Amino acid sequence: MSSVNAPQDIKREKILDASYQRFLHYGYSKTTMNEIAGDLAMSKALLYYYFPDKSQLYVAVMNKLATDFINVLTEKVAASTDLLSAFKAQIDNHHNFMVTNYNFFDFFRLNEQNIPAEIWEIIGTIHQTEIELLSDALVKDVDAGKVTAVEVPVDMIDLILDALHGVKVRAMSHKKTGFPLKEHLDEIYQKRLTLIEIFVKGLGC
Amino acid sequence: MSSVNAPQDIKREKILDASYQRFLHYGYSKTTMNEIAGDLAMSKALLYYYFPDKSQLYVAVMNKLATDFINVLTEKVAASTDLLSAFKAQIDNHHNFMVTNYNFFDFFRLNEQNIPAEIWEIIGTIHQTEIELLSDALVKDVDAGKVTAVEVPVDMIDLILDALHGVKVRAMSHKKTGFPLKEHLDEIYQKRLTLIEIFVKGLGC
DNA sequence: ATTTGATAATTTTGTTTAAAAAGTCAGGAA
DNA sequence: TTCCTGACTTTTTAAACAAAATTATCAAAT
Repeated sequence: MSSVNAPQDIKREKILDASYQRFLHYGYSKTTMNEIAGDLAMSKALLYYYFPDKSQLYVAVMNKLATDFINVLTEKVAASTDLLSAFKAQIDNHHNFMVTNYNFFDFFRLNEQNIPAEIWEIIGTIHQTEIELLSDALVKDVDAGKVTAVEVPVDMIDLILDALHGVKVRAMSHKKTGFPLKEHLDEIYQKRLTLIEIFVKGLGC
Repeated sequence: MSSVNAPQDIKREKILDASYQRFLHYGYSKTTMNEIAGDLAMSKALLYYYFPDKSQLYVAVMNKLATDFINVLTEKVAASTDLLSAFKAQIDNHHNFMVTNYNFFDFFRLNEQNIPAEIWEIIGTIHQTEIELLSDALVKDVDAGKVTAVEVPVDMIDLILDALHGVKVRAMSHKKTGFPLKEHLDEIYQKRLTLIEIFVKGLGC
């Protein structure tokens, strides 16, 4: 196998880093390929040597973020002793991720519809991972007799994540997209923590 | 006070009925004032005698729907014996309302942003009513010793409604607006019923 | 107080055009 | 052969304008 430290991979990483900074600061549509190339003191054409097009470059950056996200989440959930703390770790991790990378997701606000399939795959993978980690934690608690048996743990976790994800802020400024505003993230975070406690309690014996 | 059966009110009602049919069948943007007037065999100008503009006509129709909605909900919740059945009545009523009037809400899908303030007021009133009815049911269950005491019942209900409202369908067709697709309404309905059972159980002693 | 035909004002839709950005390619350098 | 670029072409975006559709108004009639 080729080393991950091969020169072309190094350069690829540099491109991803520079792109991430631009996307994070200015958003997808306000970032041009010329600017990214300029930041790296290379020609725009070279970007197209490494990536087929702009959207795939964005996808690659997102993939990197997702990998980090999943790694940190796995680590945190593994360190959890019970279902409740596993959920709290998930909520915490998600909140952290959103706050840190908020502007990066301009892409979603502006495009809204017709997001490339690759993006949905990444989101699907993240979601799948969350379900696996949390349903493991659920099964453990069931086995330990902490919560009542659940027919299909995976479905149960899916449902709860769905409910948690749906928590929004009842704001007067109902303008704009369904994407939460940055100033609401903390409130949503708190609400989710409150909710999950009730939820897990509801699962208890 | 003037009778609700005064001739001008009768005509007003006829206009509202005809408008509702048009809006329900074709949606807001595909309904013209000429068509509504045509249905009623009256001049378009007369519509403007009764309503200041098209959006206020839509609001008036919606107001009528909302009044019905609230009345039925109040009735159903009053007939409930405990918190769980009260919630089920709410979920049921909401689902019914959405299925029946689905196309009427094209307005929301198309306008998406900048919905007139009056609409938000109506939605706010509905939500307020739901909170009042359900928090009453909650307090009753607390008093009956069925569930543990809650600090601020109204906030608790608000939070739960928020979570229930957030339930969506994890579909491949992530296209289009955040407004649920008609073919997903039943699935959402079932999920909410499952969720609320866990929730109320979580509140229990 | 109600109603309308005629008309005014606004919004939507479509077209054109210029600029900006995305994307391509033949060929040079390592 | 892999990496890289300048110059080029194609596509997208934005502004300006006109035509058509629709909303909204109003003087006059009932």
